[in-house]
Amino acid sequence: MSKGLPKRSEDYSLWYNELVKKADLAENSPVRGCMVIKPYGYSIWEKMQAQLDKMFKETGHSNAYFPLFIPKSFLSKEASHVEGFAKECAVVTHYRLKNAEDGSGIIVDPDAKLEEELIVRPTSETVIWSTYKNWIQSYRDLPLLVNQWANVVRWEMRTRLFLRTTEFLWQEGHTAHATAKEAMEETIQMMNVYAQFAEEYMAVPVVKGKKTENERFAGADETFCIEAMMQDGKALQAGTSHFLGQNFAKAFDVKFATKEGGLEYVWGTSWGVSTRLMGALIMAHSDDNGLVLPPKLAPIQVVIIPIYRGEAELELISVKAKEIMADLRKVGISVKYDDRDTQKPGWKFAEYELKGVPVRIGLGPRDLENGTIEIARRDNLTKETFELASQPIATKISNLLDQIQDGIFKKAIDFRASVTTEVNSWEEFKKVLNDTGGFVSAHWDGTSETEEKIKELTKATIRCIPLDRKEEAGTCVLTGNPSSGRVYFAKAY
RNA sequence: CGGGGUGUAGCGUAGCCCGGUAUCGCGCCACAUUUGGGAUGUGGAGGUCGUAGGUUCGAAUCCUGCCACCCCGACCA
Repeated sequence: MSKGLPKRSEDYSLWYNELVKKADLAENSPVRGCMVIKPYGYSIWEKMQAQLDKMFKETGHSNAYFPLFIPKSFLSKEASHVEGFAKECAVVTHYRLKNAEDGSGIIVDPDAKLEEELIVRPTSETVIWSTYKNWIQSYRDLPLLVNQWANVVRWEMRTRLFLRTTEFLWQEGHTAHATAKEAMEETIQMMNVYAQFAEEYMAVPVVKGKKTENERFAGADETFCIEAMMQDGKALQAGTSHFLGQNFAKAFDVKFATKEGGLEYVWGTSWGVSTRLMGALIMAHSDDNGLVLPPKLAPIQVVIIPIYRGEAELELISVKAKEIMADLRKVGISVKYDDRDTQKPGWKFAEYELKGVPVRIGLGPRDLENGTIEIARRDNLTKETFELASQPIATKISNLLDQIQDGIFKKAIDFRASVTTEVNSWEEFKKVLNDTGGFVSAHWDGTSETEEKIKELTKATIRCIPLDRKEEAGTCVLTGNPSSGRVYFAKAY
């Protein structure tokens, strides 16, 4: 049993916070709302980055880097964009400090005021589109497919490790196209890339859908998203992909000469996922013993723990352990051999459970004698004694890692199914939200007023209009007005 | 930013009402015995009691401001 980790059933958010800290993923920093991502947590993020980056490149995108600062005037060029972000911007007003005359310390030098304030980017559409103006003249320059890995700052009121921090890490793709059709295809393609990543790598099932007007990105014509379900029945927006129409092209005057000799505004998209995915990963799978990581993203996939008395025994075990380690590494499995003499085996078992290492191998004198090892799975906490002669260890472990990856994905799907409910009346709607939470699939009359009203009454928002929804005549769960299909409501992070 | 709560060693805490510089556990260091699910014993180190003022002979304790964190709202990836 893990020492001091609260139970999910008792206090879910406390459990989450403690888990993030105890598993060495991240901690609060001296800077308000900003976290320190610790090496173990960062190594998971790096694995996510590596895979996403690969997928972006496979779909034709290249990485670039744009400035951290955005001149204030840029931000105001797209009206709804500035409206959406104005309330959460960090602003640089000065460029120099000096010693206070009265010796009280360092102060901002009032003489070093910037002519134009700089905004610490909350997102980069504006700097990027001002740059694209110079990069795009002709249809030959299109499509322009760029991604950037960066940090951004949004001055949020309440922050939570990974889920909502003042500064966060993300990637933002910004593309420009000759036609609306092509831009829309790009928007949907990237949503699909995100969904594939979430399901195949994070083992987190997601609903692909379209945002309602209320929930749309500031400056977008359409926002597509992937929505995940957490173990406490709350939804988490895990990634968004925006069809920007010609909004930013118009705001920054980005036109291109068409093949036919005309001059047109380009069509844009932007899409992003952030360190929030870490939050999704943690909350989707972990249990009261700690983190449960999908093998495909686990920095350490297998840990080998020797059980021994005395130096001589350790040496014998180490020979075998290193053999196994070499076999596993040969097939690309990441293995750690923890032969530290400073902790006892039981301590290590608990530690690696807390950190979510998918497979643990125990190796002791008894095993040496019998030609066996003990294999323990993190996901379901079962153990088996494996005979080394029965099949190659690398085969055994790679199959097991695959099984675990599939297993936790299926478990997450089953869980989501168990908290996804179709409702047909307002009473039912309220009851389900209160009792089980989760996704509530219901008819909605399509108006923002109704959406706002429901949010006011229940705190649930429309997470998305699922792309795969079936056309079905019905009546709005609140107003009784006609509806042509169901949408997903949920309380959300 | 509104309402509520909490800040005492790396972590978790007692003491606060009723002022006299601090309790216990975990962790840490040393040594010994231990090692198949978070070992045990003995000894030891570690604190400007969140911070800045005020009251007082004397403040962790009383008063005021500020800061941070947690919970509930509003806002959001």
